[in-house]
Amino acid sequence: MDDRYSFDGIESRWREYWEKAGLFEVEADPSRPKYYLMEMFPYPSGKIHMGHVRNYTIGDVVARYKTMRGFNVLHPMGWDAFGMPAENAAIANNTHPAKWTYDNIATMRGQLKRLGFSYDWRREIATCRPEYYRWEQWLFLKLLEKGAAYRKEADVNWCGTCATVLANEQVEAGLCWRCGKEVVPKKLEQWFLRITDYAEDLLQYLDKMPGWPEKVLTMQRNWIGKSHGTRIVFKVEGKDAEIPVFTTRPDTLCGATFMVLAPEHPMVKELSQGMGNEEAVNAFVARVTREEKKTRTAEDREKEGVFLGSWCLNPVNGRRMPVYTANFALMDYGTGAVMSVPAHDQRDFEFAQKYGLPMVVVIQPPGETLDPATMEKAFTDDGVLVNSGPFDGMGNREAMAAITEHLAAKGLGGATVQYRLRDWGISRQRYWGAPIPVIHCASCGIVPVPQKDLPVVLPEDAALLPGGQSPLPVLESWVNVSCPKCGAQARRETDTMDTFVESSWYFERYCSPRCGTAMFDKGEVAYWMPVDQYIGGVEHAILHLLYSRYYTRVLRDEGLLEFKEPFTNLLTQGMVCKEILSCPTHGNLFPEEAEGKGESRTCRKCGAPVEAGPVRKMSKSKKNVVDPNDLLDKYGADTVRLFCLFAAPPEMDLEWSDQGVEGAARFLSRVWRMAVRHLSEVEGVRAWTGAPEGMSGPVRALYRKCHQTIRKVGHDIEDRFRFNTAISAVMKLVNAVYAMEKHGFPEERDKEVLRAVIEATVVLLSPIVPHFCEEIWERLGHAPSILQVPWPEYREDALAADEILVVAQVNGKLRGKFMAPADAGEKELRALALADENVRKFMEGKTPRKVVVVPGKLVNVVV
RNA sequence: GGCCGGGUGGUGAAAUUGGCAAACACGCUGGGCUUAGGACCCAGUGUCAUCCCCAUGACUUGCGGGUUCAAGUCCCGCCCCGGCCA
Repeated sequence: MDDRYSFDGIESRWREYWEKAGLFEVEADPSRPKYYLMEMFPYPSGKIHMGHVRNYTIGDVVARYKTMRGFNVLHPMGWDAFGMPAENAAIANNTHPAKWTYDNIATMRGQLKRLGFSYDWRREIATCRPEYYRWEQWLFLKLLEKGAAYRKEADVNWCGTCATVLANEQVEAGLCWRCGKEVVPKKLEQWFLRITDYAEDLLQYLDKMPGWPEKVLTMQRNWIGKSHGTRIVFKVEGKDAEIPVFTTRPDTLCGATFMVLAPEHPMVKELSQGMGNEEAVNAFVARVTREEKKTRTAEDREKEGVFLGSWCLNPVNGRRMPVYTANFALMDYGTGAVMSVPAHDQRDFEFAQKYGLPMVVVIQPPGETLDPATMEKAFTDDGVLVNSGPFDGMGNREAMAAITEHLAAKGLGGATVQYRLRDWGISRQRYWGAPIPVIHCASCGIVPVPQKDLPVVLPEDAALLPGGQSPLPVLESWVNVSCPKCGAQARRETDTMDTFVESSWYFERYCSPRCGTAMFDKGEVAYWMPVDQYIGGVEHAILHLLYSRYYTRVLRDEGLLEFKEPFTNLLTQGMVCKEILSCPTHGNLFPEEAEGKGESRTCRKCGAPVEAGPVRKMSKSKKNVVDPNDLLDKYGADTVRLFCLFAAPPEMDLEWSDQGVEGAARFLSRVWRMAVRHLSEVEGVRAWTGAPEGMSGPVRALYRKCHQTIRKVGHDIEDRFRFNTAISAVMKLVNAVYAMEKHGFPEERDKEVLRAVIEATVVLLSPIVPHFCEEIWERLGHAPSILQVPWPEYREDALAADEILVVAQVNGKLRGKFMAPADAGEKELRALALADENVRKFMEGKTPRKVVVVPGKLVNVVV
């Protein structure tokens, strides 16, 4: 038999076997414990990239491991198949988004199969299929009926030159990605889902999700952004109008000297009209609203504003406050109006300085007296109230409550809670998405498409428009319909849904992927859901995961399922990175554009020395990608899987190393040789699974190591997802067998132990390198599949050793090591340590002041 | 600015509970096998110092303090990198 493992033939053979045997096909079975393992499904962008390989390898190991542990494991795969790249590619390559998408799916499915992942392919879904999105439309109509889906005006990115709406990703530094012209906000009627109704519940449950990384929970908490504050109503002078504000600092109310409205605030017009400064206000609003929010509110951004000409009144002291509009106020924070307290807020301070507005100190820090004339920045810490009439002398924390109560009593506000979370805008003015199932009728208004007419099928034959805008509004045959209510000529909604809608319920669809009568079968979902382990990139920590949590609540309220949280445990894996090669004149280089090796590489184009740059996430533009296909051709699936798991723990970034891959291949060869070399020796021998009896010293030690490895690998996979250390433990076991070569395995019991070690190695590695292990398992004389072998248990008695190594320290420094009986007591260990030659030397004849004994580990002598 | 991660050899990384820092691997060096080796097997490999060798010692987990018999691990302050929120 070949000395070196050759994956050719072997891998494809086992894949065919698995497929034929239907090994990964599962059905709900209430008599067995279920385990639902899912990885984030990919966008079918063309080819699988290393990030996918890593993500899905991690998942596959867990799926196979859990199967061997006796669980009924659901492990599905599908395609997040709607989205803009399909449109871009279609325009660029003159194809059609549907064809492009389905072609990509075929390619990528082939790649995933080649990697040997244990998916139940019968459950594959593609979200762009009408059978899928028709249920999304169904739910949308339910939400519309309840008022949980609604329409309102909101900004979109508008490119005037291309006359089209742009997605956020199509706006690059405020410019259109196609024509490079300026992008401006434009108001459009759009569809929203009332996720804010669930803000509190979504927040509360974050405390009850121990299976999620703290990092993700924090990000979601921040995103929901609950803040307690006070609503304060300011009356406008001389008008029957009020300006409500939200503030987290009601204690500073008496220091409010002016008011600032966001440029988008509806009252800007009203309060400036005919007040003398109207033109300047209009010009300012027009200019500022065109800017991106981020740049507008950046800390170092110059604060700018214009006086509207109106005044409002401070509800406590009656002070006349000029009303401004300014760039740093945002319409989507609070009420869009800010009571400005320049002495105690840095932005207000800067604004007041610039426009010469008055400043009143209302909070004095203890032991200091602030003077507005000499302050260099706002004072934002705690202190005692001054200049605040009845509240003077109060601590500011106390004053927050007092002032809030005072306002509530006068009917001018009160305590309130504010969330940063906004309703979910799901309208996309794009073509390649799920149509929103409503019809616009001139006389009936917005009319839902009747359920019997679902799905509203996206016309897959629509010709794309060169500018990139959606062809739907001009596709007359599709857009023109008769109103379901009155029968008059009407038009279809041409917005499609955000693709996050599809990904918010696909995990439920997997449970009954072909269900034709509902979104999913209730019984199937009740058995399989929630997902026990979800694995994916941390870049989805907020949106996808939050929307999925929201959607699950919606489905629960519809009575379709009975839980709130879809994902019990979440693992967020790190990125796959590689160093960037660059040439001073030719920029980033592909590895094949560099000549030579190591430090002395030169650019093939100009001969300049190549700089090995920083290690960054693999991306085409940085030319530091590795194509999984090339790796599969050269090394096979198992080596690639092994390397991905060995190079770093899952949640950490993985740095790609060609030499590391070689190392992984070498290890498999080493295991292969270990197995085949001893094949005849262990033929017909039964693996020893009993107590460690009748073994010579080295064999006894090998048997111990075998059981240590079983314990470690199980623990590392089960409790920590630490595949790198699990693999390292198996490597040690294999090394131990090689170290036994001189000793050999002459006795019958030796052979039984050897067989036990070889079998353990193969079984323990089988979730990681399944093709390889199936092959050896069969050659050992077992019937396939190794997936059906129960995960091994370790024996306590095999782990026990007679003697253990104990460390001796003097004053905390390592001075000696000695062997001691495993059950040696404190006294015995102490005596052994004090007898150690080197220990005595470092004691320098002194008597120990104290001796610390940690049984089974160490003795520390303090002198 | 606030919060959350992270900083360990030439490299990727280990280190259950505070108990031998650097497991395992890559790379490198030497040896074996060999017509040959970029295959394979064995050995060595944190830094510095002393030393012919065997060795021995000192130092070492971003920096500075602290707690402890004992700190990569716990506490305080600081620097740097990444993320999220302002």
